[in-house]
Amino acid sequence: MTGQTRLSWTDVRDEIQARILDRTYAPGDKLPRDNDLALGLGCARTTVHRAMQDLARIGLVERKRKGGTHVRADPVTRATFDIPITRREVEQRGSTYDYRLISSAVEPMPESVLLRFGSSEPGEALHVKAVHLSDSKPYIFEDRWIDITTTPDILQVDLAGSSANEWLVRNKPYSKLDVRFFAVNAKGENAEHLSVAAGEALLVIERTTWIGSAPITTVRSVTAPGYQLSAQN
Amino acid sequence: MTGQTRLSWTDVRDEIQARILDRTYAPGDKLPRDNDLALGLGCARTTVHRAMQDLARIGLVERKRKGGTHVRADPVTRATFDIPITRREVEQRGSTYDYRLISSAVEPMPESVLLRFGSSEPGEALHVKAVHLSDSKPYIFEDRWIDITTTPDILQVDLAGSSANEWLVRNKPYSKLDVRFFAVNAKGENAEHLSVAAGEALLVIERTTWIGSAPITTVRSVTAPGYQLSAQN
DNA sequence: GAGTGGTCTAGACCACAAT
DNA sequence: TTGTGGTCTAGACCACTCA
Repeated sequence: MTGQTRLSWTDVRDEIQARILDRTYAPGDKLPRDNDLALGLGCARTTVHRAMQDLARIGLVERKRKGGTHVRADPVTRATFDIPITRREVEQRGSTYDYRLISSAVEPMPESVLLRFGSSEPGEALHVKAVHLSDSKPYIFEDRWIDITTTPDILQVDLAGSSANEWLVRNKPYSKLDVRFFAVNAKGENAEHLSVAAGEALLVIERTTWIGSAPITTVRSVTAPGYQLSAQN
Repeated sequence: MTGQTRLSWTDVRDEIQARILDRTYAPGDKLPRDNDLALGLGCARTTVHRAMQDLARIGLVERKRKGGTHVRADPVTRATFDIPITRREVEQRGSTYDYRLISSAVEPMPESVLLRFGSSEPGEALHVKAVHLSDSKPYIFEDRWIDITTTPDILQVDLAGSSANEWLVRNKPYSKLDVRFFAVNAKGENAEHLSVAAGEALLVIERTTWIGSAPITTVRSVTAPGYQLSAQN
C-alpha cells in the first residue's frame, strides 16, 4: 500500500509547468491531449483541464479546439498588480494618512477626458482635485473627473472629508478598467501640490473605469518622487 | 416550451456580478451559499463555484470555508499587463526594430543586484547593456544582469545580434517574477544612450525573474520619453 | 461538531477549427 | 467530418474555520 494521495489540479499544473521548465515540452511544442495526460497522470480529464486553464491564463501555453495545446513560443511577461486605496497603502506602512480637497466643481469635460472615456458625447462631469498626504508630506496629487450621468450620487458626497476614490470604490463597482503608467516632469500645479521642484521625474498612474460601456470616472494620479509600483506573477 | 439554454459559468458570473453592481448584494454583504445560488439559478453547484472563483480572482468577492462568500468591502483595483518582447512591440506598431549591444562582461554583482535577487551570496554575473531602437531612434536602454550559475548557456549566446531578453524568453522560462515601475530623471548613461536631455522624466521598468528560488536575471529598462505601459482587467 | 467552500470523478454533450 | 478543448451535471468526499 503506497498511501497515494489524489492529485489536485494545482499538482497537475505544477507538474506540467515543471515539464515545460525542464524542456520536456519545449517552446512551440504540442502537448499531449488532455485525455492522454490524464491517463498518464492518473487523474480525471477535468483535473488536467483545470490545470491547463491556469497555465493558459498566465500565458505559458495556448489552447485551441482541435488544434490542441502548445507551449507558447514567445511567452509574454504577464503580471498582476493591485492598486490599493491610498489611505490603506499609507496606513499599512505605518504612516499617517491625510487628505486635502483642493477643488470640486461640475464642469464641461475637456477633449482629453472624452478621449479617455472613449465617448464622443460632450457633457458635464464633476472635476475634483485633491492631495493625499503621508506623514503630512504630499504623496499623490489626483486630478479626477466623475461622470454625473452614471454617478449622480457623487454630488451629495462630502469630498472634503474623504477622497472620491474611497466613496467610489465602496459604492461604484466597475466592470471595465484601463490603467496607464508614464513619467512626467513636475511642473505647474503638479509641482506645487506635491511641493517638489519643477523638473523632478514623477510617476503618473492614469485610471479609467466604466460600468458596461458607460464611463464612471477617470483619474490622473501624480505620485511623489520615489514612488514605486510593484507587481508579481 | 421556452427553449431555455443551459447556463454557463460565465453567465452565472455575470449574473452575480450584475447583482453586486446593482447592490442586490452590497459591499460587505454575505452572499447565499453556492448551493442555494445554484438552486435559485437552476444549475449545478460546480457551475456557481467556477463563477465565484473568477469573481474572487478579480477581487470582487472574498470566500472562506465555513465563513461563506462576501462582497469585498474594500475592493482593490486589480489589473493585469503584458510586457511583450520589445522587438514585437515595435514591429506590431509598424515601426522598424533595431538593437545595439553596448557592453557585455562577466563582473561581480554589486550590492544593488544582490538585493534585487534577494540573495546574499556574492558572485559573478553577466552584465549586459544594450539599446533597443524604434525607427532608428533610441527606445529602451536596458541594463541587465544574468546569473551564470542558473544560466551558464548565456555565455555562448551571441548578444550582438539579438537581445538577451529574446534568448531568455525562449529558453529560460521562469517560475517567479517581480516587476517595479518608477520614474527617474535622465542622467549620465541613460541620457546618453537614449539621446535625451538630462532631466527628462523617464519611465523605468525593473524586472527580476527566478526559477524556484534561484535567480535568473534582473533588468532595468529605461524607456524613452513618452513611453506608456497599459493594463486592463 | 458542523457548515461552507474546495476538489475529484465519470460521463455526457457542445463548439470550434482543421482536414 | 472529425478531433480536441470547453463545459455541465450529480454525487462524493475533503479541509478549513467558526462557534
